[in-house]
Amino acid sequence: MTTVIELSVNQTKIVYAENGPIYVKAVAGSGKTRVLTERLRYLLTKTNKKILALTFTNKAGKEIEERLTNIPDIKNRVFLGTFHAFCQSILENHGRLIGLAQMPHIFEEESDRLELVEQAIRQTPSCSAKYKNQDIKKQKNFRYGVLNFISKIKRELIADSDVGNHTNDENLVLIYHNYRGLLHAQNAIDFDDLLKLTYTLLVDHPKTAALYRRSFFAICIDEAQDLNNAQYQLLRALTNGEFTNIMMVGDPNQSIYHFNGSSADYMDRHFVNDFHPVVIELSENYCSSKAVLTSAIKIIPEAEYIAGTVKKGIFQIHALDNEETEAQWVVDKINALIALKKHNDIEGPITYEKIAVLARNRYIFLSLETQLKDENLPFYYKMTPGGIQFESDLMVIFDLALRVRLNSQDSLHKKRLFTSLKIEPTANTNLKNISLQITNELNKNILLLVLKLSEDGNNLKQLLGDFKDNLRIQDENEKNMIFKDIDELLKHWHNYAKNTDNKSLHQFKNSMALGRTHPLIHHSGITLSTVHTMKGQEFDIVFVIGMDDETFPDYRAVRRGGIEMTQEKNNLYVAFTRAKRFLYVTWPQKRMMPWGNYKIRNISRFLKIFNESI
DNA sequence: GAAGGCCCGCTTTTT
DNA sequence: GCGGGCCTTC
Repeated sequence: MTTVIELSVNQTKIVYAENGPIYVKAVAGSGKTRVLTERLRYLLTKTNKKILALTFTNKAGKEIEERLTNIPDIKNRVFLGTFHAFCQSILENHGRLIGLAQMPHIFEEESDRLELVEQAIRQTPSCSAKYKNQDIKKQKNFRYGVLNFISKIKRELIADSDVGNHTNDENLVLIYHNYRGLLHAQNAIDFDDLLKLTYTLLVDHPKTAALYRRSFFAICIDEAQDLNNAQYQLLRALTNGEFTNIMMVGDPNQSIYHFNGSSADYMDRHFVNDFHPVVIELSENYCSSKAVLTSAIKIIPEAEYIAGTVKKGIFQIHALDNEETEAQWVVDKINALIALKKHNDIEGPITYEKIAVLARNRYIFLSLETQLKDENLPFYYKMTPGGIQFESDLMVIFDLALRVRLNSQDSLHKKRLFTSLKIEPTANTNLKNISLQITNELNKNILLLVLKLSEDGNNLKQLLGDFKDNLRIQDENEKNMIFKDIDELLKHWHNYAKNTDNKSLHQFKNSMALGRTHPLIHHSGITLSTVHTMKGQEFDIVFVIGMDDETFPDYRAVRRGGIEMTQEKNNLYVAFTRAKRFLYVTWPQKRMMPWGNYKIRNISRFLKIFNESI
């Protein structure tokens, strides 16, 4: 058990503050998660009502959940989850008010949405011909552009009838409506719809909003610098000027989701202007060693804080020849640290679990992953939330079949299912008929399994267990992949089932889509993660790799400049402040580019200030 | 208007 | 490293 540290004066002020709007401006490492959980704990002693605690990542939610486990009946007393999860719950319970006969299915995969965009483009006569004649790259760029436009329109909560007033491009408007139609026809929604539909529901049905308002004693929002327009307006619709017991906790310097429409302004400006909160600053960092703190302050000098720890710590920057040697250096360093077993700066033994390796984006980890595997070091890749990425073809078929089974209108995944099964697509056919056409024994069996599943999923575990027992495949590799996939799925099911009273496979799929079922917290080994998914989490030992310029900051941000570069800098600041004690930064002097040759790299422009000191 | 030369851009990040 | 787009030149 970790030792309980006394709350500071400011922390105490926040935890026991009177009801009413509070804005906690908290620097990294100031113990804001602890303050938030203690605040929740205190509030629960004052009321029998529920508390709404909103986070932006499931990970952050889990972190809070873990700290509150000793409160009886906590599950029923606090709604703890992401904005999207909260919306899912509202739509499940009241969606019929806005014409949702049943809860739509969430299309979470970007590739799925891009395919719908493609279909929408082809349905738009005024641009389909031009689109078809373009080369593949241009088509792809166009699809991304359209998807961005659609997402932005929805985030801005623009009514369908009003889309035309937000672009001069008539084609975009047509595609927007076709995309919307395609989702609707498949009884599906995307992430943005979750927020937008819930917003509409709360605005058009004030009684429902009032119902929710009355059921909550307080609302707490963590990482509030990540709020976007849709989320903030949703909050306003919910509170409606009547509910003021809101606490926001955030740090403008950690705003890194601009690409998703987020801005610290919703917390810093709008919340302040609309709710007139008491503002309390937490500027003492209790968490990071001096070495880590001084380096973080060099990244963002405005992020003034007071060092709260006496630990000296380590901060180093290393240039390596290329990404292979960089990965090798990291592996060697990890081995050395583990061999060291103990260090005065670190509480308890040095274990793999205390180590995290961070980078700007996912592909940076390729070399490291290979080498960790070769050296047999345990590691855990913090997956981008969402459903499982099945490795085996068979379980991909399972997933598609399940989607089709649960949503007969889902023509997108039905088409994919036909492709995966290598059979001719036929209209108006159901899963049962498809299964009759299959000759491949294995595929047939998995389809029959999906057909046998009960709506509530209660036989999922049994059926998949039996399936594993009876699986006869020569290819050991294939077999292992299938086993791994099934076990992974069952883990997700377990996480879903333990928190749900009225289970359904449909709800399970949607919860998976929102990343709510991830086995996030209890994992073993070294954590590999992008900075974005590491928000709010800290490790004793942190490596930040791939710190060459135009990788971090990303070359597109360099080109576009402005807010995007600020976000890159914030992102690095977040990366640095994930370290409690040791921080090792590495960069390759040359890097293999996607087209297969090396390109000479420079050190990240953000690190040039460290030239002399290291 | 055809040929040749030069430049640009390639894989984000999450719910 | 390579294809596409855009420019220059005859």
